[in-house]
Amino acid sequence: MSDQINIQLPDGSVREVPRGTTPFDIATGISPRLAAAVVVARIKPLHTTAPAPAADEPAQSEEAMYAPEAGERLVDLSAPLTEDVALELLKENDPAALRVARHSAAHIMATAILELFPETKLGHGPATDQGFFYDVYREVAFTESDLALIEARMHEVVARDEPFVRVEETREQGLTDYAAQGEFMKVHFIERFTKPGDEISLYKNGSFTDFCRGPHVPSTARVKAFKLTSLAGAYWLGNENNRQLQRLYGTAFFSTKDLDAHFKHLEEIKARDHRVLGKQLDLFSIQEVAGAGLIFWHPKGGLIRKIMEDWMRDECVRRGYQLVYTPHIMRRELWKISGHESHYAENMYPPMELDDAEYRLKPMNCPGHILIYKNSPKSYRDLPQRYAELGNVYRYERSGTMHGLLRVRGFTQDDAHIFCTPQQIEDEVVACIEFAQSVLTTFGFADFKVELSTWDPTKPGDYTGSPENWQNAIDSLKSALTRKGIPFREIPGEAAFYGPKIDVKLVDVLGRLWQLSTVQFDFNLPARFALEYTGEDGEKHQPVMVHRALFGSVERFFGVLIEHYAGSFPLWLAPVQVGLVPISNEKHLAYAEKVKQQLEAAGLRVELDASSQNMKSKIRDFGLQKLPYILILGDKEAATDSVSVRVRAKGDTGSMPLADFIAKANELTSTYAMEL
RNA sequence: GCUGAUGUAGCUCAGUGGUAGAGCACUCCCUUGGUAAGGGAGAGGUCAUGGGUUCAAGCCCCAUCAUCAGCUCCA
Repeated sequence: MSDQINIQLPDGSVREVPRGTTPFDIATGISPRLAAAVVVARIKPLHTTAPAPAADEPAQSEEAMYAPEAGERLVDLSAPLTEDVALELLKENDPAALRVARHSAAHIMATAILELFPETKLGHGPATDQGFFYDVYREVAFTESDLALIEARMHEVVARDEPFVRVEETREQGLTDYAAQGEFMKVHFIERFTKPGDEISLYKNGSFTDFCRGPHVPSTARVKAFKLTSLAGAYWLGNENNRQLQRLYGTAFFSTKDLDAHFKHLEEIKARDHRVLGKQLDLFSIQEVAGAGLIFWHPKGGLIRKIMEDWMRDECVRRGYQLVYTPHIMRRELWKISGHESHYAENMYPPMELDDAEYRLKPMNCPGHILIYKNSPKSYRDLPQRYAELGNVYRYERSGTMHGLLRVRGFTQDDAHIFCTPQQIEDEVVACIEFAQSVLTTFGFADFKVELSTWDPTKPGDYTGSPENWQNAIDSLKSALTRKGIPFREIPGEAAFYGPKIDVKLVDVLGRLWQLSTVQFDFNLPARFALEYTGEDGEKHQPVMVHRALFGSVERFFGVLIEHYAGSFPLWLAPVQVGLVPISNEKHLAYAEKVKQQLEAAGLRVELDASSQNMKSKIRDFGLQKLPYILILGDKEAATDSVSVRVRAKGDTGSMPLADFIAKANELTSTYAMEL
């Protein structure tokens, strides 16, 4: 074994250095400025065959926090290098370096907490996409003023410029020490993530020591800008039957400039929050007196809903669906047959006792559609049967889970159920996928992700339906996706007990994912309701049933639309498309009325501001309502039958003949155009 | 459901035990205008709800409801 090792730098050059040289030594050798700027190092052994771990996966899971790593990995600048590696020195502009700094910030927070509240027991403290947190346990709950104290103490810890030092010791020693301190969570993590005989790593800064895989920034002083943001409950090991910990959240950056930019970004997200815009644009409300999670659609929101629903119904009809309507309450007996009574009762509103029987509000539309199917004998010649309904369902979501339009107790599914023969499955699934794509592109979403949830074939007992059926269904879903050339991620074991499914997750302008469309097989309900059809062979067969929702819920889709467009809806969706501003009510109101009539006759949605405000105020008000077009009407326009067009986000674009404006607006509306 | 916070005028918010406030919106009056706020006056509140403490409660205490941030859940 040579005492020299080779270090390959990103430019391809190789340096031969003594074994035990640290990344910091190498940075210093390159330039003092680099040494000052570098935060952490990434190494990749040059001669290993060990599979590289998924380096892009954020180290959020407990596994990733503590499990020893092989292959490409981040190490402390002070870590002695012991083999030939490719070395990258990460500076503050590297996202991976920021994650490391945030994890170090969590240690700094833990340092401050223990200094102020030594009785606190520590859980774990990872970096997240937004910052970091630490889960802790303390008999007495922390308050917001404690948070301020902790933050102030953190500044002291940072000012002390304490180096983060990695120490290794035996697992047994670590367990003994932590057990003696009553650190039950640390004991658990060591037991879970290390094996007897392992060395475990600890990181010390000042008097604080934490079981941690690392790496860390060189010193507490490198965490320059941070802020504690909130305090929340979290269950130990994520299980609500366990005791509740307190999770202290914060965020950290390398500069106050970045920190400020982060909070500014949060402001922007809030400004496009559908709950905020729903109020500002008077789209919908939730009324305390009526109950949580129940949506009131105001006139402008209602108009958008009508457009969404009309589009959806027309498309359904065009694509061979039949529209049906089913009751909102049905006898309890039906829910017993469907199995909801035994599997879903927690989420259902309780029964209403009436003279003849007990009734329950429907949480799903499926049983209703099944009853329609069952109402008359079906032949293979009748299949597929595709029943579609914008069905209102009610689910008793636990308090604390409601969220604006995105998680509610009463909502409208654009629900359809397809009953078909096994041979027809694939074509039906392909048609569903095409339909889903059409929804997304029409409503302006370019990006989406598809997930295929399949079963765990090693546990057939957890699922209903035969293995052959499962395999057949999974194959159909796969080949349908493949036929459409849609990339997808397969998630084994994620399927419901009654069938595999395809989920479409939509990516909004902020890059967030929203689960909307779903295409879901069901082996359970056809059996429970003994559905059948007569085959070519004259025998009875059980049809295949597919649940399918594309908006998912009209409420949720609307919420996502509001945020996606930040309330600036494309012309075809805008509840008010054109605002009319007469320069002088006295002189120009008559012309404005005339323009209004002509626009309305052309099918446009128009609002005329005839109030006594001045012109600028009227423009401002319409602007705040995010109207696509504001038409300014004065002497010049009246004389030439034209309009002065102010386009949303563009401003004054000059005047054009009224007829041209109408033609343009109608063109944009009929093509579902995004731009104005 | 759990932890923490919040709830005051239509909206956004101020008000730390002693006569309920501001800006915007609304109504009226003046202003009649060229591309995002002209001026003045007025009206508007069971301070979430129900209890309690106190000579006195928007403010302190308890419960309930709702909202927010998380957790958990979302076959």
